[in-house]
Amino acid sequence: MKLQESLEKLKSQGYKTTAKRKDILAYFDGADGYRTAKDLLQHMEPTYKGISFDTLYRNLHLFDEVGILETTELNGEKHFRISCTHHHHHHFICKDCGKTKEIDVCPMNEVQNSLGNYAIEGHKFEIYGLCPVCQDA
Amino acid sequence: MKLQESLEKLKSQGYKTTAKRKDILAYFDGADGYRTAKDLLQHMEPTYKGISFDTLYRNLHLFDEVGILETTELNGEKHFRISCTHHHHHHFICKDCGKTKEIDVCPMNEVQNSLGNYAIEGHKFEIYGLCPVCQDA
DNA sequence: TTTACAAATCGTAATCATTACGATAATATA
DNA sequence: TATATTATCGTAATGATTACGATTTGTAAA
Repeated sequence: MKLQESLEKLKSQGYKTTAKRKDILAYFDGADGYRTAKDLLQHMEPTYKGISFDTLYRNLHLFDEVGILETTELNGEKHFRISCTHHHHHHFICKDCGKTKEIDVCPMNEVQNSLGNYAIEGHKFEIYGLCPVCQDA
Repeated sequence: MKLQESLEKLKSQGYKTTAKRKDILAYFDGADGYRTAKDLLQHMEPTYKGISFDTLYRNLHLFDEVGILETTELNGEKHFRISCTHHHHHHFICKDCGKTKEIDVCPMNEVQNSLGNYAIEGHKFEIYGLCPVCQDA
């Protein structure tokens, strides 16, 4: 999802467009991977001195609900990234830099059979490791 | 892994067998699913008044290292279950009762190709929902 | 453009899970 | 049974996340 698209999505649902929100979304738009609330704070601090965690978390969760961001949990910390809207897929996640790579394999089709009377509500398939860049470093 | 087996594993690596450890392992042996540290505390409290979180977490992590328990993170809380030793597989996890069901599908074989120069260190494939019992309740 | 109201933010404190520490107790083995 | 090692207790610290009243800001209608 692109920056402009997500701003419109916000507006269309009655949420206000503030400078902070634009910057938050621009940050994730340029990140191409998972980032934590702390990462975001460090990015915002210089521009907005004294910005509070409340503001960041409130917006992160709002964006998550609206579908602009998606989240996962790594090492006890929530991580956020721009939502992938085009088609269903999963991610390789670099544990050093948080960058992600799309994985188009999804095992859910094969699984349905073996879970006849179970109510499936969601699934998670993630691969962890080091991306080529971080292997060299 | 069965209770007896895990006790022997502990002993063989030089760790002591205490009454608390036996009870912790018996608890997970009978659970057949994921449980949190808090669940465990509630189970232990009546028998061992004043048992501390330090003791529980220390043991949980010890068991994890030794390979008696395996862990996953759900809703910001670590969850533990008896380790499955027979063969590689994944789990359906009931979000109400924590019970698990084995899923023998693993997508990693198909994935290797598309991640040529990525260093894969681990993966997670979990399915969430309600088990038949919890659907009725 | 101004007004008015809902939404957003600040500053800070509370909460929750988890980890850490010094002192004491329990276990296993020679 | 003695002794060294490991486990536990009681409690406090940490780190991520959430909550709250007061204040500010953005938006859409007048």
